[in-house]
Amino acid sequence: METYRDSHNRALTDYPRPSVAVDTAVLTVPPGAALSVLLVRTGDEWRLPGTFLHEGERLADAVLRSLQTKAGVSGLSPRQLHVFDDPARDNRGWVLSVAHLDAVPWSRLSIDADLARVVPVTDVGALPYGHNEILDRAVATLRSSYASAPDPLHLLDGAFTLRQLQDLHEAVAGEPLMRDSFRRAMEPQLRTTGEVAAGTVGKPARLFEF
Amino acid sequence: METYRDSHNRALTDYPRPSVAVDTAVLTVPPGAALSVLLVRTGDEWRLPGTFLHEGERLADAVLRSLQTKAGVSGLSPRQLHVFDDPARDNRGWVLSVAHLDAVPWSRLSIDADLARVVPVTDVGALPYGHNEILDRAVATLRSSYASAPDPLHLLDGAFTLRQLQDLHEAVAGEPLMRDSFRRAMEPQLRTTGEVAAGTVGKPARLFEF
DNA sequence: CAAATAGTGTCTTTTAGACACTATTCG
DNA sequence: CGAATAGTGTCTAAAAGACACTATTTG
Repeated sequence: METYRDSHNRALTDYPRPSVAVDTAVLTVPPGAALSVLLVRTGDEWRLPGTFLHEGERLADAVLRSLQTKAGVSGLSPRQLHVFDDPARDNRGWVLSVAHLDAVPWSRLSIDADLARVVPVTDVGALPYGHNEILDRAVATLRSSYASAPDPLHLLDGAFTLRQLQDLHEAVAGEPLMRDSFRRAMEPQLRTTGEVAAGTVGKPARLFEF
Repeated sequence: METYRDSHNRALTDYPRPSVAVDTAVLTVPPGAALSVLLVRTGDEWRLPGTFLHEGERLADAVLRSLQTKAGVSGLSPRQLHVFDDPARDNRGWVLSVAHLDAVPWSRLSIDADLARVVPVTDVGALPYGHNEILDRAVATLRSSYASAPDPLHLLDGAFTLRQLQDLHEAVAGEPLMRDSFRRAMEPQLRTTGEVAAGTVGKPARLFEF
Protein backbone atom coordinates (compact mmCIF):
# COMPACT_ATOMS: atom_id res chain seq x y z
CA MET A 1 0.00 0.00 0.00
CA GLU A 2 1.27 3.46 -0.91
CA THR A 3 1.64 5.71 2.09
CA TYR A 4 -1.19 8.22 2.48
CA ARG A 5 -0.23 11.90 2.50
CA ASP A 6 -2.45 14.65 3.84
CA SER A 7 -2.73 18.22 2.53
CA HIS A 8 0.57 19.13 4.26
CA ASN A 9 2.28 16.18 2.55
CA ARG A 10 2.59 14.41 5.87
CA ALA A 11 1.88 10.76 6.60
CA LEU A 12 -0.33 9.88 9.59
CA THR A 13 2.78 8.60 11.34
CA ASP A 14 4.26 12.11 11.28
CA TYR A 15 1.73 13.17 13.93
CA PRO A 16 1.99 12.14 17.59
CA ARG A 17 0.04 9.03 18.45
CA PRO A 18 -0.86 7.44 21.79
CA SER A 19 0.06 3.97 22.89
CA VAL A 20 -3.05 1.80 23.16
CA ALA A 21 -3.52 -0.82 25.86
CA VAL A 22 -6.30 -3.25 26.68
CA ASP A 23 -7.30 -4.10 30.25
CA THR A 24 -9.84 -6.79 31.00
CA ALA A 25 -12.10 -7.61 33.90
CA VAL A 26 -12.38 -11.41 33.71
CA LEU A 27 -15.40 -12.40 35.79
CA THR A 28 -16.22 -15.89 37.01
CA VAL A 29 -18.28 -17.65 39.65
CA PRO A 30 -16.37 -20.29 41.66
CA PRO A 31 -18.55 -23.18 42.92
CA GLY A 32 -20.73 -22.03 45.80
CA ALA A 33 -19.02 -18.64 45.84
CA ALA A 34 -19.80 -15.07 44.84
CA LEU A 35 -19.07 -13.26 41.59
CA SER A 36 -15.30 -12.92 41.37
CA VAL A 37 -12.67 -11.25 39.25
CA LEU A 38 -9.24 -12.37 38.05
CA LEU A 39 -6.30 -10.26 39.25
CA VAL A 40 -2.68 -10.65 38.15
CA ARG A 41 0.50 -9.65 39.93
CA THR A 42 3.09 -7.28 38.51
CA GLY A 43 5.81 -6.78 41.07
CA ASP A 44 4.03 -6.45 44.39
CA GLU A 45 0.95 -4.90 42.82
CA TRP A 46 -2.33 -6.64 41.88
CA ARG A 47 -4.20 -5.38 38.84
CA LEU A 48 -6.50 -6.43 36.00
CA PRO A 49 -4.70 -8.32 33.22
CA GLY A 50 -3.76 -6.18 30.25
CA THR A 51 -1.24 -5.63 27.50
CA PHE A 52 -0.26 -3.17 24.82
CA LEU A 53 -1.85 -3.46 21.41
CA HIS A 54 0.59 -4.82 18.80
CA GLU A 55 0.87 -3.49 15.29
CA GLY A 56 -2.11 -4.39 13.13
CA GLU A 57 -3.68 -6.41 15.95
CA ARG A 58 -7.41 -6.37 16.76
CA LEU A 59 -8.33 -5.24 20.28
CA ALA A 60 -10.13 -8.52 20.99
CA ASP A 61 -7.04 -10.46 19.92
CA ALA A 62 -4.86 -8.42 22.27
CA VAL A 63 -7.27 -9.26 25.09
CA LEU A 64 -7.16 -12.98 24.23
CA ARG A 65 -3.37 -12.88 24.04
CA SER A 66 -3.09 -11.29 27.48
CA LEU A 67 -5.48 -13.82 29.01
CA GLN A 68 -3.81 -16.79 27.36
CA THR A 69 -0.49 -15.68 28.80
CA LYS A 70 -1.64 -14.68 32.26
CA ALA A 71 -4.52 -17.05 33.05
CA GLY A 72 -4.08 -19.94 30.64
CA VAL A 73 -7.58 -19.46 29.30
CA SER A 74 -8.60 -19.21 25.66
CA GLY A 75 -11.67 -19.07 23.48
CA LEU A 76 -13.38 -16.18 25.21
CA SER A 77 -15.45 -13.38 23.71
CA PRO A 78 -14.28 -10.07 25.13
CA ARG A 79 -16.68 -7.13 25.05
CA GLN A 80 -15.59 -3.52 25.00
CA LEU A 81 -16.65 -1.38 27.92
CA HIS A 82 -15.01 2.03 27.64
CA VAL A 83 -11.88 3.88 26.62
CA PHE A 84 -10.00 5.53 29.47
CA ASP A 85 -8.20 8.50 28.04
CA ASP A 86 -6.92 10.68 30.86
CA PRO A 87 -3.46 11.72 29.59
CA ALA A 88 -2.15 11.66 33.17
CA ARG A 89 -3.61 8.23 33.98
CA ASP A 90 -0.47 6.25 33.20
CA ASN A 91 2.91 7.53 34.37
CA ARG A 92 4.70 5.69 31.56
CA GLY A 93 3.40 8.16 28.98
CA TRP A 94 0.37 8.87 26.81
CA VAL A 95 -1.61 5.65 26.97
CA LEU A 96 -5.23 5.03 26.03
CA SER A 97 -6.69 1.98 27.72
CA VAL A 98 -9.62 0.14 26.18
CA ALA A 99 -11.41 -1.64 29.01
CA HIS A 100 -13.00 -5.02 28.33
CA LEU A 101 -15.28 -7.48 30.06
CA ASP A 102 -15.09 -11.22 29.69
CA ALA A 103 -16.81 -14.05 31.52
CA VAL A 104 -15.33 -17.51 31.87
CA PRO A 105 -16.59 -20.71 33.52
CA TRP A 106 -14.60 -21.45 36.67
CA SER A 107 -13.77 -24.91 35.30
CA ARG A 108 -11.86 -23.42 32.38
CA LEU A 109 -9.57 -21.18 34.42
CA SER A 110 -6.14 -22.59 35.21
CA ILE A 111 -4.26 -20.10 37.32
CA ASP A 112 -0.84 -20.10 38.93
CA ALA A 113 -1.41 -18.85 42.47
CA ASP A 114 1.87 -16.89 42.43
CA LEU A 115 0.90 -14.89 39.36
CA ALA A 116 -2.87 -14.65 39.53
CA ARG A 117 -5.77 -14.99 41.90
CA VAL A 118 -9.54 -14.85 41.83
CA VAL A 119 -11.18 -12.49 44.32
CA PRO A 120 -14.87 -11.84 45.07
CA VAL A 121 -15.73 -8.49 43.53
CA THR A 122 -16.89 -7.19 46.91
CA ASP A 123 -13.47 -7.92 48.44
CA VAL A 124 -11.30 -6.18 45.85
CA GLY A 125 -9.45 -3.28 47.41
CA ALA A 126 -7.95 -0.29 45.66
CA LEU A 127 -6.45 -1.13 42.27
CA PRO A 128 -3.93 0.96 40.33
CA TYR A 129 -4.53 2.75 36.99
CA GLY A 130 -8.23 3.37 37.69
CA HIS A 131 -8.96 -0.34 37.41
CA ASN A 132 -11.70 -0.15 40.03
CA GLU A 133 -13.80 1.84 37.58
CA ILE A 134 -13.30 -0.83 34.93
CA LEU A 135 -14.39 -3.48 37.41
CA ASP A 136 -17.48 -1.49 38.39
CA ARG A 137 -18.50 -1.08 34.77
CA ALA A 138 -17.86 -4.76 34.08
CA VAL A 139 -20.04 -5.86 36.98
CA ALA A 140 -22.83 -3.46 36.01
CA THR A 141 -22.73 -4.62 32.39
CA LEU A 142 -22.73 -8.28 33.38
CA ARG A 143 -25.65 -7.77 35.76
CA SER A 144 -27.76 -6.01 33.19
CA SER A 145 -27.06 -8.75 30.62
CA TYR A 146 -28.11 -11.42 33.10
CA ALA A 147 -31.32 -9.65 34.11
CA SER A 148 -33.42 -10.99 31.24
CA ALA A 149 -31.57 -13.78 29.47
CA PRO A 150 -30.31 -17.17 30.72
CA ASP A 151 -26.52 -17.12 31.13
CA PRO A 152 -25.87 -14.96 28.06
CA LEU A 153 -22.09 -15.00 28.53
CA HIS A 154 -21.99 -18.77 29.04
CA LEU A 155 -20.59 -19.03 32.52
CA LEU A 156 -22.12 -22.53 32.59
CA ASP A 157 -20.31 -25.08 30.53
CA GLY A 158 -22.64 -27.92 29.51
CA ALA A 159 -26.19 -28.91 30.45
CA PHE A 160 -27.64 -27.53 33.68
CA THR A 161 -30.71 -27.59 35.88
CA LEU A 162 -32.93 -24.61 36.54
CA ARG A 163 -31.63 -24.52 40.10
CA GLN A 164 -28.00 -24.31 38.89
CA LEU A 165 -28.98 -21.54 36.50
CA GLN A 166 -30.70 -19.62 39.28
CA ASP A 167 -27.72 -20.08 41.64
CA LEU A 168 -25.50 -18.62 38.92
CA HIS A 169 -27.82 -15.68 38.30
CA GLU A 170 -27.99 -15.00 42.04
CA ALA A 171 -24.19 -14.98 42.26
CA VAL A 172 -24.05 -12.51 39.36
CA ALA A 173 -26.81 -10.33 40.79
CA GLY A 174 -25.32 -10.46 44.29
CA GLU A 175 -28.79 -10.99 45.75
CA PRO A 176 -31.44 -13.73 45.95
CA LEU A 177 -33.98 -13.98 43.12
CA MET A 178 -37.58 -15.17 43.29
CA ARG A 179 -38.07 -18.75 42.18
CA ASP A 180 -41.42 -18.19 40.45
CA SER A 181 -40.46 -15.13 38.47
CA PHE A 182 -37.12 -16.61 37.54
CA ARG A 183 -38.76 -19.75 36.21
CA ARG A 184 -41.40 -17.87 34.24
CA ALA A 185 -38.78 -15.61 32.66
CA MET A 186 -36.16 -18.22 31.82
CA GLU A 187 -37.94 -21.50 31.02
CA PRO A 188 -39.37 -20.32 27.67
CA GLN A 189 -35.82 -19.40 26.59
CA LEU A 190 -34.39 -22.87 27.29
CA ARG A 191 -34.46 -26.26 25.58
CA THR A 192 -34.59 -29.44 27.64
CA THR A 193 -32.09 -32.14 26.79
CA GLY A 194 -34.59 -34.84 27.74
CA GLU A 195 -32.16 -35.98 30.44
CA VAL A 196 -32.50 -35.48 34.18
CA ALA A 197 -29.81 -34.78 36.76
CA ALA A 198 -28.96 -37.76 38.99
CA GLY A 199 -27.27 -38.29 42.33
CA THR A 200 -29.00 -35.56 44.33
CA VAL A 201 -31.58 -35.67 47.07
CA GLY A 202 -35.11 -34.95 45.90
CA LYS A 203 -36.95 -35.24 42.62
CA PRO A 204 -34.42 -35.24 39.79
CA ALA A 205 -34.35 -31.98 37.86
CA ARG A 206 -34.59 -31.75 34.09
CA LEU A 207 -31.42 -30.73 32.30
CA PHE A 208 -31.47 -27.79 29.92
CA GLU A 209 -29.21 -26.36 27.26
CA PHE A 210 -29.30 -23.31 24.98
CA MET B 1 8.82 13.78 33.51
CA GLU B 2 11.61 11.27 32.94
CA THR B 3 10.92 8.98 30.01
CA TYR B 4 9.77 5.52 31.04
CA ARG B 5 11.93 2.57 29.89
CA ASP B 6 10.76 -1.03 29.78
CA SER B 7 12.82 -4.17 30.44
CA HIS B 8 14.37 -3.88 26.96
CA ASN B 9 15.37 -0.27 27.68
CA ARG B 10 12.82 0.96 25.17
CA ALA B 11 10.41 3.84 25.56
CA LEU B 12 6.72 3.31 24.70
CA THR B 13 7.26 5.48 21.64
CA ASP B 14 9.75 2.91 20.25
CA TYR B 15 6.82 0.56 19.55
CA PRO B 16 4.36 1.04 16.69
CA ARG B 17 1.23 2.95 17.66
CA PRO B 18 -2.04 3.48 15.84
CA SER B 19 -3.52 6.83 14.94
CA VAL B 20 -6.67 7.45 16.93
CA ALA B 21 -9.70 9.21 15.49
CA VAL B 22 -13.09 10.13 16.89
CA ASP B 23 -16.28 9.97 14.83
CA THR B 24 -19.58 11.23 16.18
CA ALA B 25 -23.22 10.61 15.39
CA VAL B 26 -24.86 13.94 16.28
CA LEU B 27 -28.59 13.28 16.64
CA THR B 28 -31.31 15.90 16.68
CA VAL B 29 -35.05 16.23 16.12
CA PRO B 30 -36.06 19.09 13.79
CA PRO B 31 -39.49 20.60 14.53
CA GLY B 32 -42.23 18.22 13.42
CA ALA B 33 -39.69 15.89 11.86
CA ALA B 34 -38.14 12.52 12.60
CA LEU B 35 -34.94 11.67 14.44
CA SER B 36 -32.10 12.95 12.26
CA VAL B 37 -28.33 12.85 12.09
CA LEU B 38 -25.73 15.45 11.13
CA LEU B 39 -23.59 14.58 8.10
CA VAL B 40 -20.61 16.60 6.81
CA ARG B 41 -19.10 16.74 3.37
CA THR B 42 -15.49 15.88 2.53
CA GLY B 43 -14.98 16.17 -1.19
CA ASP B 44 -18.08 14.64 -2.75
CA GLU B 45 -18.58 12.22 0.12
CA TRP B 46 -20.98 12.59 3.08
CA ARG B 47 -19.89 11.13 6.41
CA LEU B 48 -20.17 11.53 10.18
CA PRO B 49 -18.04 14.38 11.54
CA GLY B 50 -14.73 13.28 12.98
CA THR B 51 -11.12 14.24 13.55
CA PHE B 52 -7.83 12.82 14.68
CA LEU B 53 -6.96 12.93 18.35
CA HIS B 54 -4.30 15.54 19.11
CA GLU B 55 -1.41 14.98 21.48
CA GLY B 56 -2.50 14.89 25.10
CA GLU B 57 -6.11 15.66 24.17
CA ARG B 58 -9.13 13.97 25.75
CA LEU B 59 -11.42 12.05 23.43
CA ALA B 60 -14.42 14.15 24.44
CA ASP B 61 -12.47 17.32 23.68
CA ALA B 62 -11.56 16.04 20.23
CA VAL B 63 -15.26 15.40 19.60
CA LEU B 64 -16.19 18.90 20.76
CA ARG B 65 -13.46 20.41 18.60
CA SER B 66 -14.70 18.59 15.50
CA LEU B 67 -18.30 19.65 16.13
CA GLN B 68 -17.38 23.26 16.84
CA THR B 69 -15.54 23.40 13.54
CA LYS B 70 -18.03 21.52 11.39
CA ALA B 71 -21.43 22.33 12.85
CA GLY B 72 -20.86 25.46 14.89
CA VAL B 73 -22.22 23.79 17.98
CA SER B 74 -20.61 23.69 21.41
CA GLY B 75 -21.33 22.65 24.96
CA LEU B 76 -22.35 19.08 24.20
CA SER B 77 -21.70 15.93 26.22
CA PRO B 78 -20.39 13.22 23.94
CA ARG B 79 -20.78 9.60 25.02
CA GLN B 80 -18.51 6.82 23.87
CA LEU B 81 -20.12 4.02 21.92
CA HIS B 82 -17.45 1.67 20.63
CA VAL B 83 -13.93 1.44 19.26
CA PHE B 84 -13.70 0.30 15.65
CA ASP B 85 -10.38 -1.43 15.24
CA ASP B 86 -10.33 -3.29 11.93
CA PRO B 87 -6.77 -2.60 10.68
CA ALA B 88 -8.09 -2.54 7.08
CA ARG B 89 -10.96 -0.17 7.84
CA ASP B 90 -9.19 3.03 6.84
CA ASN B 91 -7.05 3.11 3.70
CA ARG B 92 -4.89 5.91 5.11
CA GLY B 93 -3.20 3.53 7.53
CA TRP B 94 -3.64 1.97 10.95
CA VAL B 95 -6.43 4.03 12.51
CA LEU B 96 -8.57 3.23 15.53
CA SER B 97 -11.85 5.11 15.54
CA VAL B 98 -13.66 5.80 18.79
CA ALA B 99 -17.33 6.24 17.92
CA HIS B 100 -19.39 8.73 19.92
CA LEU B 101 -23.00 9.75 20.30
CA ASP B 102 -24.20 13.24 21.04
CA ALA B 103 -27.64 14.81 21.07
CA VAL B 104 -28.28 18.48 20.42
CA PRO B 105 -31.45 20.60 20.34
CA TRP B 106 -32.31 21.61 16.78
CA SER B 107 -32.33 25.24 17.85
CA ARG B 108 -28.65 25.14 18.77
CA LEU B 109 -27.40 23.77 15.46
CA SER B 110 -26.13 26.33 12.96
CA ILE B 111 -25.09 24.57 9.81
CA ASP B 112 -23.72 25.72 6.49
CA ALA B 113 -25.73 23.84 3.85
CA ASP B 114 -22.66 23.42 1.64
CA LEU B 115 -20.64 21.70 4.33
CA ALA B 116 -23.21 19.91 6.44
CA ARG B 117 -26.78 18.69 6.40
CA VAL B 118 -29.24 17.00 8.72
CA VAL B 119 -30.89 13.84 7.40
CA PRO B 120 -33.59 11.61 8.96
CA VAL B 121 -31.87 8.46 10.20
CA THR B 122 -34.17 6.32 8.06
CA ASP B 123 -33.06 8.15 4.90
CA VAL B 124 -29.30 7.89 5.37
CA GLY B 125 -27.80 5.81 2.57
CA ALA B 126 -24.48 3.98 2.59
CA LEU B 127 -21.77 5.87 4.48
CA PRO B 128 -18.01 5.32 4.16
CA TYR B 129 -15.67 3.98 6.88
CA GLY B 130 -18.36 1.77 8.45
CA HIS B 131 -20.20 4.85 9.69
CA ASN B 132 -23.58 3.16 9.25
CA GLU B 133 -22.71 0.87 12.14
CA ILE B 134 -21.86 3.87 14.31
CA LEU B 135 -25.20 5.43 13.42
CA ASP B 136 -27.07 2.22 14.23
CA ARG B 137 -25.40 1.98 17.63
CA ALA B 138 -26.07 5.65 18.32
CA VAL B 139 -29.77 5.31 17.53
CA ALA B 140 -30.08 2.14 19.61
CA THR B 141 -28.31 3.77 22.56
CA LEU B 142 -30.42 6.91 22.34
CA ARG B 143 -33.63 4.89 22.16
CA SER B 144 -32.79 2.82 25.17
CA SER B 145 -31.90 5.95 27.17
CA TYR B 146 -35.21 7.55 26.26
CA ALA B 147 -37.28 4.47 27.15
CA SER B 148 -37.55 5.24 30.84
CA ALA B 149 -36.38 8.79 31.53
CA PRO B 150 -37.67 12.16 30.30
CA ASP B 151 -35.32 13.62 27.66
CA PRO B 152 -32.13 12.41 29.38
CA LEU B 153 -29.85 13.92 26.73
CA HIS B 154 -31.64 17.29 26.83
CA LEU B 155 -32.91 17.59 23.29
CA LEU B 156 -35.45 20.08 24.68
CA ASP B 157 -34.04 23.43 25.59
CA GLY B 158 -36.21 25.20 28.16
CA ALA B 159 -39.60 24.45 29.72
CA PHE B 160 -41.94 22.10 27.86
CA THR B 161 -45.40 20.57 28.01
CA LEU B 162 -46.08 16.87 28.40
CA ARG B 163 -47.28 16.78 24.78
CA GLN B 164 -44.00 18.29 23.52
CA LEU B 165 -42.08 15.76 25.59
CA GLN B 166 -44.13 12.91 24.16
CA ASP B 167 -43.69 14.19 20.58
CA LEU B 168 -39.94 14.21 21.18
CA HIS B 169 -39.93 10.71 22.62
CA GLU B 170 -42.01 9.46 19.70
CA ALA B 171 -39.54 10.99 17.23
CA VAL B 172 -36.68 9.28 19.06
CA ALA B 173 -38.50 5.95 19.28
CA GLY B 174 -39.66 6.17 15.69
CA GLU B 175 -43.12 4.98 16.70
CA PRO B 176 -46.18 6.31 18.54
CA LEU B 177 -46.30 5.91 22.33
CA MET B 178 -49.36 5.45 24.51
CA ARG B 179 -50.54 8.63 26.20
CA ASP B 180 -51.57 6.99 29.48
CA SER B 181 -48.42 4.94 30.00
CA PHE B 182 -46.19 7.81 28.94
CA ARG B 183 -47.84 10.12 31.43
CA ARG B 184 -47.69 7.63 34.26
CA ALA B 185 -43.99 6.95 33.61
CA MET B 186 -42.78 10.51 33.10
CA GLU B 187 -44.89 12.82 35.27
CA PRO B 188 -43.36 11.67 38.58
CA GLN B 189 -39.90 12.49 37.18
CA LEU B 190 -40.78 16.08 36.28
CA ARG B 191 -41.18 19.35 38.15
CA THR B 192 -43.83 21.86 37.11
CA THR B 193 -42.74 25.45 36.66
CA GLY B 194 -46.16 26.69 37.80
CA GLU B 195 -46.58 28.32 34.39
CA VAL B 196 -48.86 27.14 31.60
CA ALA B 197 -48.31 27.24 27.83
CA ALA B 198 -50.35 29.94 26.02
CA GLY B 199 -51.43 30.63 22.47
CA THR B 200 -52.67 27.16 21.53
CA VAL B 201 -56.15 25.79 20.94
CA GLY B 202 -57.54 23.84 23.86
CA LYS B 203 -56.89 23.81 27.56
CA PRO B 204 -53.45 25.27 28.26
CA ALA B 205 -50.91 22.66 29.27
CA ARG B 206 -48.71 22.92 32.33
CA LEU B 207 -45.03 23.62 31.70
CA PHE B 208 -42.40 21.31 33.16
CA GLU B 209 -38.68 21.37 33.68
CA PHE B 210 -36.07 18.96 35.06
C1' DC C 1 -41.30 -43.18 55.87
C1' DA C 2 -39.03 -38.47 56.54
C1' DA C 3 -36.46 -35.02 54.37
C1' DA C 4 -35.28 -32.71 50.37
C1' DT C 5 -35.82 -30.77 45.95
C1' DA C 6 -38.61 -30.35 41.37
C1' DG C 7 -42.55 -29.04 39.17
C1' DT C 8 -47.62 -27.36 38.78
C1' DG C 9 -51.86 -24.87 39.89
C1' DT C 10 -54.13 -20.95 41.55
C1' DC C 11 -55.02 -16.81 44.18
C1' DT C 12 -53.73 -11.95 45.02
C1' DT C 13 -51.44 -7.70 44.04
C1' DT C 14 -49.48 -4.64 40.94
C1' DT C 15 -48.91 -2.60 36.57
C1' DA C 16 -50.19 -1.51 31.86
C1' DG C 17 -53.65 -0.52 28.54
C1' DA C 18 -58.29 1.22 27.20
C1' DC C 19 -61.54 4.50 27.42
C1' DA C 20 -64.89 7.73 29.14
C1' DC C 21 -65.60 11.97 31.25
C1' DT C 22 -64.56 16.74 32.84
C1' DA C 23 -61.84 21.25 32.20
C1' DT C 24 -60.36 25.16 29.62
C1' DT C 25 -59.02 27.55 25.80
C1' DC C 26 -59.64 29.63 20.67
C1' DG C 27 -62.33 31.08 16.84
C1' DC D 1 -71.24 27.17 21.03
C1' DG D 2 -68.14 23.64 18.68
C1' DA D 3 -63.63 22.02 18.00
C1' DA D 4 -59.46 21.00 20.04
C1' DT D 5 -56.33 19.78 23.57
C1' DA D 6 -55.27 18.93 28.80
C1' DG D 7 -56.07 16.45 32.73
C1' DT D 8 -58.58 12.88 35.82
C1' DG D 9 -61.12 8.73 37.13
C1' DT D 10 -62.13 4.04 36.52
C1' DC D 11 -62.61 -0.41 34.38
C1' DT D 12 -60.12 -4.38 32.35
C1' DA D 13 -56.30 -7.29 31.02
C1' DA D 14 -51.77 -8.83 31.71
C1' DA D 15 -47.76 -9.59 34.53
C1' DA D 16 -45.50 -10.35 38.95
C1' DG D 17 -45.48 -12.16 43.42
C1' DA D 18 -47.12 -15.43 47.04
C1' DC D 19 -48.11 -19.75 48.34
C1' DA D 20 -50.04 -24.30 48.56
C1' DC D 21 -49.97 -28.69 46.71
C1' DT D 22 -48.23 -32.77 44.11
C1' DA D 23 -44.19 -35.62 42.34
C1' DT D 24 -40.03 -38.17 42.83
C1' DT D 25 -35.85 -39.02 44.57
C1' DT D 26 -32.14 -40.32 48.73
C1' DG D 27 -31.09 -42.21 53.12
